[in-house]
Amino acid sequence: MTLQETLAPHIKKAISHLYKTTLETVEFQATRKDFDGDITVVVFAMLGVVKGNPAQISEAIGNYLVEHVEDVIKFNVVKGFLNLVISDDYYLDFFKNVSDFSKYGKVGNQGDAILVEYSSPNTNKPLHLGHIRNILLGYSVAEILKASGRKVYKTQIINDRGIHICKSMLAWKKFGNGETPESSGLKGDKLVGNYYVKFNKTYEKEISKLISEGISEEKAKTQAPSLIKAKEMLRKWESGDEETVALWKKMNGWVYDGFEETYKALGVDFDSLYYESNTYLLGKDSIEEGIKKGVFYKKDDDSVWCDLTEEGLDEKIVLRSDGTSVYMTQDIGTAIQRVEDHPDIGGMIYTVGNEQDYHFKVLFLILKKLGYSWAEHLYHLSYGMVDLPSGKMKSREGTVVDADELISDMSKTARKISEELGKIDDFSITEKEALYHTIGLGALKYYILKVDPKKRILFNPEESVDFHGNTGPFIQYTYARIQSILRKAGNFKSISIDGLQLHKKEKELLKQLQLFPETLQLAATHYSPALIANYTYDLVKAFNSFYQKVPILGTDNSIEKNFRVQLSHGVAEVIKNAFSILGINVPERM
RNA sequence: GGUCGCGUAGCUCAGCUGGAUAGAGCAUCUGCCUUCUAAGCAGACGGUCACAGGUUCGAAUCCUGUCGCGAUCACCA
Repeated sequence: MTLQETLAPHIKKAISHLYKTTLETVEFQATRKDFDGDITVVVFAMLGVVKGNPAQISEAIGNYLVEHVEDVIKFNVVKGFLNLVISDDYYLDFFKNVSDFSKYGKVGNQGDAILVEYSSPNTNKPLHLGHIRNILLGYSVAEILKASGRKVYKTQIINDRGIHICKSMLAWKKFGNGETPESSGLKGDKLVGNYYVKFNKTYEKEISKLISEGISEEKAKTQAPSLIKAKEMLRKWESGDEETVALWKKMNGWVYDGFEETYKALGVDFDSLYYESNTYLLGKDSIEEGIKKGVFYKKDDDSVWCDLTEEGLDEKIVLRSDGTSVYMTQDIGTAIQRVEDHPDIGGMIYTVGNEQDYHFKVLFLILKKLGYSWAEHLYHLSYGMVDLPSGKMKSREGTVVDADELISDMSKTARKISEELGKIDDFSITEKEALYHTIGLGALKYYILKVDPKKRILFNPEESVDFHGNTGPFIQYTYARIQSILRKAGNFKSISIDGLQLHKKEKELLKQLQLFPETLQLAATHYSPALIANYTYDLVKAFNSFYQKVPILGTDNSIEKNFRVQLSHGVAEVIKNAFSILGINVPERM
């Protein structure tokens, strides 16, 4: 139970006792540093119910609380703010009652299961920085939901089909000479991506040649021979041509192996996979059904539409005049399929960039109109683009930041800084490599997750990743330092801490520690890893300040020493816990 | 043009349901390592919360409008 929950009934009682009226809610806030107190009651907010001078009302409530509530030992009033000073025993009791900080704040299973989709790459090129934001966000939100008691299925839909794949295939056939990941030593996704680039080079040459022959740019783009060949290949694939399908399988296989390596390096995983090649024909039945229900209507040319003008949106096409699917059709079908595959889910989260905000608004609306109960619990986890100092990332201009390269660059930076500090010279080479990876990845993940998803990120590969201040490595470092304290402290055991006098810094730290469960719940309702990240940083700040001011080991009083060691241990456990929710590992030493 | 999102210190970002003198980090400057890891701590400097109105005891936060940046408005995915 939080302090607020403990105090609220007493304050309500005070109001009914003193003013014979009922107060619905009590508003609290943390007491500002400059004032004496631990928690503040905003009496201004009560003025609607309780008439009178806010300072006098505060005074009256304060007196009542000191008299009736054991944990409130004194108070002071500033205008309509009632600052309460809480007893040390309250905080000591809180600390005593948490038996295991490694589980602190986590909630057991409750509520419907939920499906979280993230990553969802195309199979014609490697993953880049944009995917990294997507993957980290999706994974972390899934972990937040798990920690808050939901069963979670992590999934992705792999866009393994379409003209873009055929482009890579075509270029490989033409220029490849049978090159494979083994023969070239390239990662599969990189290899396939190279051929995609080769295709585009050829294609562009053809376009400029056609233009020089006097053909308009628009026409040239559709008439270029290699594009015609790619389209031809797509038709062959759709009709199940053996040779084409075999090549498609082979090249996609290379790509999956490559992706798997990147996912592994990032430390993320999936519970199930969907392939567009299996789902792209889904959804047509739903269109038929929707027409019967009157959700959709047919135009004269046989195309099918959904009228959303009443909802303030446009008319949206859901089936082409030739009867083939559009993006929306597939997404309707896939959503329904997923619920059939996972009967216990009550909702779904789609991690997709904000350029698709409109699409998902429409999709969710249509699913509601079709009458699915779960359609009420769909959420588009939308995020902004990742920009570079040089501008937008464009694959054509080669300005994308490759995921694998970025991860390895982060490790290199970690290595450089660690070597300068020389604190881990006794590590073996493998231990060092593992540590550099942990730190580098921690820096990257934290940097991306601490920012509000809605905002665009300006990512400067050279300077943006810092190992000081509000960063992943700094928090990891604090964890490692606590482990060092614990090693020095040796065995410590739980002993009675009743009546201990708390140092101001200890109290602040305990307050911060106590906030973790509510932060986790808040993060779960807002789908916000940033809340967890910033909370963890505040905790670390509170610890460092405590650590600097209060001797942890340097005291003769064994009760105090034990308490401080235990407190440090609790902080470390919560850091570890919070970071595992963000998908970040913490090292024992660094 | 319509719709949606963003605009907070020189830079990168916090700021939950409206609350006290708007907070961190980086950068710049001052102190602090023979005692638990200085990737640290304590402090200084730095703000018209894009702008203008409105709502009220009280607005960075809610509403309206303006400006700037971005996305989107395909029988593409």
